Amino acid sequence: MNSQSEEDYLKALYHLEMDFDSVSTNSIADYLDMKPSSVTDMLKKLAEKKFINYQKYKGTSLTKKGKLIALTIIRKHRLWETFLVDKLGFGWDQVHIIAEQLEHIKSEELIENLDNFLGNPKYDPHGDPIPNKEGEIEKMNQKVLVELKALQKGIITGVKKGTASLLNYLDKEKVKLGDSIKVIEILEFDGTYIVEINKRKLTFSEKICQNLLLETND
Amino acid sequence: MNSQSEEDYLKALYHLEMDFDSVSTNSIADYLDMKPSSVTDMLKKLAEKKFINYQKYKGTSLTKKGKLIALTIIRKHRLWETFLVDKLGFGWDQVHIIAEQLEHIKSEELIENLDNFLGNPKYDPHGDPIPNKEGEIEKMNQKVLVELKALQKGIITGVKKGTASLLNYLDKEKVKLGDSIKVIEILEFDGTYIVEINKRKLTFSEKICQNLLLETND
DNA sequence: TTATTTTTTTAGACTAGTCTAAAAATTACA
DNA sequence: TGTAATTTTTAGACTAGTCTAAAAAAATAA
Repeated sequence: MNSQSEEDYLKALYHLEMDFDSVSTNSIADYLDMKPSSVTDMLKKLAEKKFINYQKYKGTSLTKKGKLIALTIIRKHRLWETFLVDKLGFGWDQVHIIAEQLEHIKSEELIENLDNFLGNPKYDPHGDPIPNKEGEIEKMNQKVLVELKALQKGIITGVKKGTASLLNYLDKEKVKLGDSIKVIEILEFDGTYIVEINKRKLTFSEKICQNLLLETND
Repeated sequence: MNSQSEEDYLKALYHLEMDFDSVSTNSIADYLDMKPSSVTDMLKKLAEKKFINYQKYKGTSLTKKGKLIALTIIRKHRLWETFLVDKLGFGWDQVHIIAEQLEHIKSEELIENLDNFLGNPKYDPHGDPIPNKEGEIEKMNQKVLVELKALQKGIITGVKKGTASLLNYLDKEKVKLGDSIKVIEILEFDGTYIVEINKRKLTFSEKICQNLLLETND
């Protein structure tokens, strides 16, 4: 059984590997708000357990084993977030801190039952994909709306970081994460998009299109 | 903020105070499966924080402050158990271990939302009363069925420890915790009880009557 | 290429929570 | 009541996870 702290490190490693290719001791320390010396200690421990590939002074990366653990934590995190929003009525921006605690609860059965109770959701309230119990996560073919041409389709999965207000706007327009979107027309003049969501035509400014994240199937 | 360990001790103290009047170091150690020396250490710490009244070599007891914390942990424990059984379909006998973890999640809002989501239940799946958010718990006027005389009434709240099979039997007979029960007749010959539950007459052996817990209103 | 800066690791210390072994206090009983 | 048994506490050690300060390695730049 892994400690909460170990799980936090593995999860951090996973997220950092997404964004940057090699993961440095300092970047982990920044991410987790710890001192680099503490990180070094933990890296040794995780390497011992074969969760990471680690060589002094070189960066580090998750092994298959480590990645699987990271993904099961992320699965738990995202399922709990979904529960908090869908069932308990929390706002999508309030759930992260609570899910950080819930993700460490140890019970496979709990998570499988929760998954079923929620209707086996594919995306969490922020639009991030939920790994399945084998630790497989949809390789997001993530695009921004502005990359689509007329008549192309996608599924709305989220908004870029730091554009919380866009999510609020979508809420008001009754646009939900997971909704399909189809580009009807792009105005050449100012880049405005006319799109169809739930059989309703909507008009999105270029700025919105630059921040609205989609999943496509190409 | 109190540590998980502190919370476990306070909860143990609460339960032990229910059953026995004075709580000894050894009894806590037994209950928590720890060594008495570890308990002494923690008692000092809890006394420091004014959660317990503690004097070397004398027993210990919860202060008002300590009792309130114990009751909020118990509230969380019982609400989570209710969630696990009612919503996730766990059996009543599977949920304790999981709730032991969930009860330490720190978020008042989470618990209030959960309480509402569950419909503000008064009893958990084992029939134990759930404290309210002020830490008030129903003073159970707990009786065993065998204490009732003909025509007296009560509410079924649980079974005695170690009689899990009785709960299974009740399940099969479609008798649920929270159901009202009325004694129709007691056979002098062998102490068999004829009772009415949900407008159905049932016959309970003396052994059943000795293990079925009720709440009455006298 | 050498010197300087930055990054990473090591060494040693601290805290919380546990343990074992021994000492001290209390309780039981002959 | 005095001795033996039991209970409780103390003293000291250990682990996990963190920290600070200093040393070592790697990267950068003059």
